[in-house]
Amino acid sequence: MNRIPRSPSKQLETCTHCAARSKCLIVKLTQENIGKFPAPFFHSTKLQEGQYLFRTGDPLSHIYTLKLGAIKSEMVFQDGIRQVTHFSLPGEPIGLDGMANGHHQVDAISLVDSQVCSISFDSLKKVELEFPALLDGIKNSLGALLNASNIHIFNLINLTALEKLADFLIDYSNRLSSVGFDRDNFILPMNRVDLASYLGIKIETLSRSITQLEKINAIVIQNRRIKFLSRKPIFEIIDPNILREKHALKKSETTIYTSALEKRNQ
Amino acid sequence: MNRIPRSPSKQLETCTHCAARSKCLIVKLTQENIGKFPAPFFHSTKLQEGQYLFRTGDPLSHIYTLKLGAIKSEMVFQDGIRQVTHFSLPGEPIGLDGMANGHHQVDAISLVDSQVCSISFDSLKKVELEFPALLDGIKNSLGALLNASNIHIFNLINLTALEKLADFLIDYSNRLSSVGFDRDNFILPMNRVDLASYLGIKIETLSRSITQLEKINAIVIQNRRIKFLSRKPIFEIIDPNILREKHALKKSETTIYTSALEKRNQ
DNA sequence: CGCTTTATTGAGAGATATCAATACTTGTGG
DNA sequence: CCACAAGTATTGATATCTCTCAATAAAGCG
Repeated sequence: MNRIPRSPSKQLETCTHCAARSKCLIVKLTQENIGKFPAPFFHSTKLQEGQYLFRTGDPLSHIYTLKLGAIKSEMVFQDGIRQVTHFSLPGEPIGLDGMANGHHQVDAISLVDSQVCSISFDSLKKVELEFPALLDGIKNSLGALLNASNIHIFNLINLTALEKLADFLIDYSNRLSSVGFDRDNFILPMNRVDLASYLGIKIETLSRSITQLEKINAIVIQNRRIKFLSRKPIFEIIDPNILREKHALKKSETTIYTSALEKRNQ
Repeated sequence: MNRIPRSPSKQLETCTHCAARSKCLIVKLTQENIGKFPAPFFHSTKLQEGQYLFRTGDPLSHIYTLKLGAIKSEMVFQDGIRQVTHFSLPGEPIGLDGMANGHHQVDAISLVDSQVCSISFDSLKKVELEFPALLDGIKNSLGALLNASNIHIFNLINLTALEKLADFLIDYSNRLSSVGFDRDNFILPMNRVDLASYLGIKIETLSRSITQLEKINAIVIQNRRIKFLSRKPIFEIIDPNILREKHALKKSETTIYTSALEKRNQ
């Protein structure tokens, strides 16, 4: 990893003009404070497609914000089974999985040529008490990741393959547009294996779900390029009201099972 | 919620003798520092079975450590579908899901009569800069929850119903014994509906899996009481080597699919 | 003890996985 | 620039697991 030291003013300029700033850890810092950081504080790093940002077990040396590109996080087990747990897009923090014990718990691998902004964990430790807004940024990001994980758990359990794909595409498209990209026409950075792993389905099932979305004229997909033709049929697939009908029996069942306690304490 | 103000010395005594201390947020604080906290800092609260500690959308007013009992966290969706995402045991932090945006993202409901230790978020804000060890505790806990979530995701995707149950029982038993309870004979705090929700299976499937574990003489279960007869057959169910054989094809497939990139960058 | 709630068991349906064949893509060397 | 091979993606037929529906049994509570 090549580190490019920057002077404070350069630092300020870099951050001010960074497209990812609105979602970066430093979002709550004033411009003035950003300028105050010691010179070699943020490092900009380029990653080639397929390159590792860090590996499972590596000590937590930096935390990162993705500036450009896409990075997958995957857990690796002793027997080589891998599980994709997250896809990061520009503006999103990477490396916070190391917070628990100082060692990374996942592999972070660049899916395309990417650019990350890295903050040395040591320097962070030194200045975090001086700039509480930085700390808030970290805590918020950790909390957001945790909540995203919980949503993912819900989707894995409660959605069908088609619903998972529909939900993923809408979510992905929204995240893209929130950092200024076209939400109706984009190229997925990951292959089918990674996407299927993330969605908890097999690649063949993913393929069939993609074909289904094409048949209802929701999207056109050629390889990794996605074009939305109409969001309406997709929203119908993931519409909570329709999902509820599907789960109607389950819901009443749950209600019966828990009604006693709820009545008692409400 | 009734709050019991305590004098500093009382506070110190309480924490020193707390069984959950080794896993509490204050674990890294010296005894001396614990004694320094302003008087009404930690509050001890009792929760009846079925009582809510907080609800989705509530502002993050406190963060908690469970002292005694068990609490479930579940996401609630507009249509009433609920998804259990976590079971907390003594010593474990609760409420950190509110860190992302200051509002809780889950319901926290006591499964049995419980006792929690609560720290007002405002007081925390006031003293966290003075006691950085507290901050570390929060960051570590958030990180640990995130990692636990990822493991859960892996299990949901890759394990069968029987494997999920076996894994859950071993994990639960280990967590119990780490806070001093009998690991071979205990009462589950949750009903079948909650456990099935957490494991991502239906209650009928859970029931059948329980019966299977009984048939191989691994456990005896009557309602919520679990007795381990032998861990060996359970460990065989979740043995990574055996799991790998099961996933052998998948693994080689994945290897083929990603080998190009990995070779290129290693 | 009887009623309500919760848990188990059985039979059949449904969704996804698996196995197998085929098609498409990409990069390389002639 | 084409041809070929390796890698990646799609499609089809069948197997497997879990879900669903339905009935029964056990537990909790007044």
